Amino acid sequence: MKRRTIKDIAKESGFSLSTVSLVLNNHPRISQATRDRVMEVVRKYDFHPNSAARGLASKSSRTLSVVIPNLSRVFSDIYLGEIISGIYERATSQGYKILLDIATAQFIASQEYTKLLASRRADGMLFIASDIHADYLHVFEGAPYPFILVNHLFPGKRLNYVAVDYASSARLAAEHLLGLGHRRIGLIAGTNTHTGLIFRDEFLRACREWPAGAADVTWVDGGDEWSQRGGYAATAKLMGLRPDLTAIMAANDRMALGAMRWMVDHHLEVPEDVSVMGVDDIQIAAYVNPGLSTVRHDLYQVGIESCNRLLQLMNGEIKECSDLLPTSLVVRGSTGRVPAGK
Amino acid sequence: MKRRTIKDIAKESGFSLSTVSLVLNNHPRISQATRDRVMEVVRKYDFHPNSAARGLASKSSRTLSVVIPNLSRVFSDIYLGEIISGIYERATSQGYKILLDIATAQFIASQEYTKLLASRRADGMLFIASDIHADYLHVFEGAPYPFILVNHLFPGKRLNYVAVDYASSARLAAEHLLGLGHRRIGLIAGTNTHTGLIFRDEFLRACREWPAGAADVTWVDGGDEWSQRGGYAATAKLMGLRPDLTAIMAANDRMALGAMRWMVDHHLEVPEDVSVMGVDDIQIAAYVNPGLSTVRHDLYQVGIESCNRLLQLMNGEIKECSDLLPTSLVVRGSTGRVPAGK
DNA sequence: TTCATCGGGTAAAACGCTCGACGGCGCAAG
DNA sequence: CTTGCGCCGTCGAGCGTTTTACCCGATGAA
Repeated sequence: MKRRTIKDIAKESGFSLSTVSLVLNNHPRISQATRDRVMEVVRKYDFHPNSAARGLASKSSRTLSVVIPNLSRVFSDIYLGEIISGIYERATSQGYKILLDIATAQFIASQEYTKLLASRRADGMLFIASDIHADYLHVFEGAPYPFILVNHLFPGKRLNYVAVDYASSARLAAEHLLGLGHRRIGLIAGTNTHTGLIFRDEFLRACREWPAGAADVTWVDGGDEWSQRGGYAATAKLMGLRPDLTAIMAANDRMALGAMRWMVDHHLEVPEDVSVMGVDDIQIAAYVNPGLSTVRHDLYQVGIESCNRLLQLMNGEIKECSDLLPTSLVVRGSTGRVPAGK
Repeated sequence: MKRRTIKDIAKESGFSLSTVSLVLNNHPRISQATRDRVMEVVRKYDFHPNSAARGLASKSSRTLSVVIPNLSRVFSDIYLGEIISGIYERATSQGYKILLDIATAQFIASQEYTKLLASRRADGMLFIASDIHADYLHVFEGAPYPFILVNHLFPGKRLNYVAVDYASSARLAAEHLLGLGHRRIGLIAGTNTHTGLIFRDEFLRACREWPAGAADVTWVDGGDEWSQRGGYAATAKLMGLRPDLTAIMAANDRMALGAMRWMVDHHLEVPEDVSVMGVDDIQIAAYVNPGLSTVRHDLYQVGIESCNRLLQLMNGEIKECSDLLPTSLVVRGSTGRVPAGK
C-alpha cells in the first residue's frame, strides 16, 4: 500500500498542493469552504502529513529533548515524575513532542546532548540530569542552543535555569525549627548538586545568625541518591556524633523519612524526643505517622515553567532565564517545640 | 550563523555530495583515504547531518514511540522504570531514540497513537500503558504498523506482545504457599489488566486442583493502581471477611508491602501468624523486614526483549510476536509453614 | 590488443512538505 | 469605464539528505 501524500489530497480535492498545506496548517488565508472540502478528503483517507518533510521544510522538529539522570532507580523518584509530567503537559499543549534521553556515561561521552540539537532532532533541551560534576554543560554557555537546566543551577556559569528557590527553603525551614526553640540541630545535606549546597549553606547561615541566639548545627552528607537509606545512615551518624540533638533537618523528604525510620527503630518519639523535617512535600509526607513537616517544592510547576521558558527562548521572546520559584512551609506533626529540659 | 550542510563539507573536502553522504553512513564503497579526508572536514566543522532531511530521504525516523500509563504517580512505580531502562538501552544501542508519550485521555481521544506512526514520526511503538479498557488498540490488529504491547496482552486480539508469564507466576506462588501447608489463603488481585486476571484465575485454579487437597481462597480487588495503599485496604477487607486466613497472596509486591504494613499495625507477626507473598521482586522487597517472598519478574528484560522484538518486526525478520518470559520463585522470610493448630 | 570486470566516485532524481511571491477576480471608488 | 485593492488561491523554489544509476580508469584474461 502506497503511502499517501499531500499531493494525493490535492488531486482528490481539486485544489493545489499549497492550498492543502495551508489548510493543514490552519492558515487564515484559506476560506472556510475550501478548508471544509479539503478536510473532507483528509479525513476520508485518514491522512497525516509526513513529519520529516514538514521538519525539513519548516526547519523545526517540534520536538523537545528531555534529559534525565542515570540513577538506578531514577523513575522511582517522585521528584522526576512530577517534573516530567509538568513538562509533558506544557509541551503537548503547544504541539511539541518529548524525546527522552538518559544521561548515561555513553550519552555524555558521545556528546549526544550537542548532536541532538545540532542535527535538529530536537529544537531545544530541558536538562534535569545535572549534578555538580556536569562541567561538559559549558558548551551551552552563551546560548548556542535553546537550553534550560531544570531545578538546578551552576553559580558562575551563564546557563539558563528554572529552579526552586533552595535558599528560601532553607530559610523557611531554619526559621521554623529555630522558632520552636531548637538549638542543637542535625542537618542531612545533599552535596552533589549546587542546589543542595546552596540549601546547606543558607541553612547554616540562618542558624548562625538567628536573632534569638545562634543554633549549633552539625551536618553530614546524606549520600548522592538522596534516598531513604541514605537518610537512615546519615541519621545514625548524626546521632552517634551528637546524641543530644533535638531536631533533624533533611535536605529532602526521602532522607527525612529515613531519619524518622531510624527514630522508630531506636525507640525515640517524633517529635517528642526529636523533631524531623524534610524538603519537597512528596505525596507520602502527608501519610506517614506523624505527618512530615516539610517545605513544599512544586515540582510539577517547575516542569511547567521550565517548558514555558524553553519555548520562549526558542521563539526569541527572551534571551536568557534564571527563575527561582517560591516555596512554602508545610507544618505537620513531625516537628514540635524543643523538649523541656533539653 | 548559517547552518552547515553536507554541501559545505563536500565543497571543502573536494568530494561530491554523494561521497560525503556515503562516508557519513559508513558505506563500504568509499576508500579509507577518502573517508579520512572527509571526516577531517566533518570534525573541523563539528558537522551533524540534519535528521529531518535524513528521515525524509531514508523514510525512517530512527525513533521509537514509548507510551506509558497516565497514573498520577506513574514514575514512582519502579515497574515502569525497569522496563523503560531496558527499552532505552536496547534502542540506543541500535541508534534509535525514544519519543515519550503519556496515555492521557487527550492522547487517546486524538488518536495520537495512530498519528505518530502514520506521520512517520516514529517507526514503531511500544505500548506499556494498556489496561483492560484499551479497546482502541484494535486499530493495531493485523499489524498495520510495528506495534508491541509491553507486559500486557489481550486474549482474543491479535496484538503482538512481550510479557512476563503471569500464569506461571501464579502457579509458582500457589505451589509455594500450598507446599507450606496453607489452605486458607487471601488473594489480593489486580483486575484492571488482563495479565492481572490471568494471574488471579491461574492462582485460583492451582489452589483448587492441588493434589494434597484444595485450598480455600478468598479474593478481593487491590485497586487500579496496584499500590501499597490499595494492598493495605484490601488486607483490611480480607481479614474482616476471613480472620482465619493463614496467608495473603498479593498480585504485586507493592500491595504485599501494604499487607505487611497492615499486619504490623494490627500486631500480627509475619510469617508466624500470617504469611505474605508478593509478585515482581522489586528492589525494596529484599530490604523490608522480614524479606518479602515473591516471584521474580525481570522487567528490565521485558524492556530489552520488547525492544528487540519491535526492531525485528520493523525490519521484517518476524511477522508477529507473543513472548512470555519466564519467572522464578524467590523465597524470603515473609512466608512460612502454616501455624500449628491453625 | 581488446574487452569484460571491478573498485571507487559522481550526477541527479527523488523524498513530501512549507512559504514567499505572484496573480485572477470581484467590487467599490473615482 | 477604468483603477485600485482585498480576498483566495496557486506557483514553484527550496529544505538537506539518500540512493540508484552511471561513469571512468586501471587491471587481468583471452
